[in-house]
Amino acid sequence: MPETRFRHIADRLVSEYAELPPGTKVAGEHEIAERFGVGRAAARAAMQELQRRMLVRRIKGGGTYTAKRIDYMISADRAPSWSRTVRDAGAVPRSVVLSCDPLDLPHDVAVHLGRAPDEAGYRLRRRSFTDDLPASWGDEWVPVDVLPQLPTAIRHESSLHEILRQMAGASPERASSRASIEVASDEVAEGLECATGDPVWLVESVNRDAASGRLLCFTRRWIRADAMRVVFELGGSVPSADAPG
Amino acid sequence: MPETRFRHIADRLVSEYAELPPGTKVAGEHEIAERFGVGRAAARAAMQELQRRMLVRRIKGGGTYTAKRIDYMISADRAPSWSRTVRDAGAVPRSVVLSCDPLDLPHDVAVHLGRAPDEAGYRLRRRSFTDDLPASWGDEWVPVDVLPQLPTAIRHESSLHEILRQMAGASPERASSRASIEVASDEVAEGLECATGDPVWLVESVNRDAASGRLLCFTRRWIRADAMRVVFELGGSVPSADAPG
DNA sequence: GAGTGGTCTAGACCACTAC
DNA sequence: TAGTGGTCTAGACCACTCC
Repeated sequence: MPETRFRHIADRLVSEYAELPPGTKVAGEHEIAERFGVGRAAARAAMQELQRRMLVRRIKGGGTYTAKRIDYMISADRAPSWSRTVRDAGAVPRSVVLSCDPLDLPHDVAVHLGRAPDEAGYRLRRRSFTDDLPASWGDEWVPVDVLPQLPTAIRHESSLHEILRQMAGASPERASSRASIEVASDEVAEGLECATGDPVWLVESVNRDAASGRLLCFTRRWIRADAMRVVFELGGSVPSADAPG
Repeated sequence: MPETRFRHIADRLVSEYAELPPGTKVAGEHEIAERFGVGRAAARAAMQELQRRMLVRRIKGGGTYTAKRIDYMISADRAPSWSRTVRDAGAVPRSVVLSCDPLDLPHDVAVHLGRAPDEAGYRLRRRSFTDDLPASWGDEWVPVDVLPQLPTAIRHESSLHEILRQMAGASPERASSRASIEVASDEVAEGLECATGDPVWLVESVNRDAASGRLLCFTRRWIRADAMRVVFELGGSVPSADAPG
């Protein structure tokens, strides 16, 4: 293990920042360079190391802040709801509707929902936050006949899960889901307010009504890897080490 | 979108490298700096951008080479076998046994396997390759009574999946599995021959015999994110856009 | 306007790899 | 031994955010 300057600085800062609550503003590059008596390149390398380890969030012109990753659990027996999932992890969820347009279902979406291409649907585009930090961005596709009143309903209740329960009388559950790590394109980076090329999750899910099996919606959502630690569980929850049985 | 120098260089190189077969050696930092008439910092930023996008692999003192990510599919209906999974993705798998020691099952492993702590087991530690590039590293835990002859068998056949089939008469399948993205510790980085702090997958799985349901082994495996694009599927394969039906 | 992170120059030395 | 990527200095200008 090389004993480089920036690595030494990074390790120091890791232990210092570990005791700070998430969201605390910390020293900037210039200050770190001065404090440790190094050039800005070394100080910058140290800060970028912390960012790579997802321990801080850096905002151009704004500063550097301690960060916390939230667990986003995906499994067959958990509700397919952003609010529920985030709340279960101990954070505060929030969603903002960017658009809700009537559009024909694209080919790939129609396939996922077992519909004919060009059937009428709604594309609900939202940005979601954990503790008021942007964490997720993406589309929800709902066939019009599943929920004709979606555009008006979404103005009063931001949880699609709740709307489906209350207005469509459905109990949404995951029919299938697929997750992978990708690299943020320009469009995704803009939606997530991160940099192009940052690591992001792509989660695609099809939800159905638990009682009837009817397919309800298709979700294509990007999630910032520095905001959420997506954990995908197959075949029931794997018991964790500190919760035996 | 900012029109920075390094971004312009990176975009140029992306389109140039796209036509090269994986593993091709490409120009180094110094050469890029000269070619585009920029300082080394700009050239370096461009190369690091390509590395972040997982398009190249860089080896200290060795050079920069074009890279390719292999799909590693995990779902209930796929065989829990490294060789099979890699071969299915069109690459050549290889595994090297680092150690195979008789050890008491640690607490957490015993819990996963439904055993009492401190029962006798084997810890099989291996490094695995795709197209001769290090891609995975981790442990397989097998209770001794499942496969007493494992240490000798693994000397002749590198696939644990095959050994379980042939010598234990079992048909291994995934009982449960759990995947997340983590940041490489020093130990993991050494096992994967990557840098500390690089993004890596952690995949933990419990495998059972399809016929009897008997739990066979527990796997804790780290996978380089730049080598494999892990895709996790829940509730059956989600049909892809170009394979409707 | 002050401070921040992002970009960039023109050098330098080093450890490492390949030959 | 030549070339590579990794680290580092001591400056600089910029766009951006916060106040």
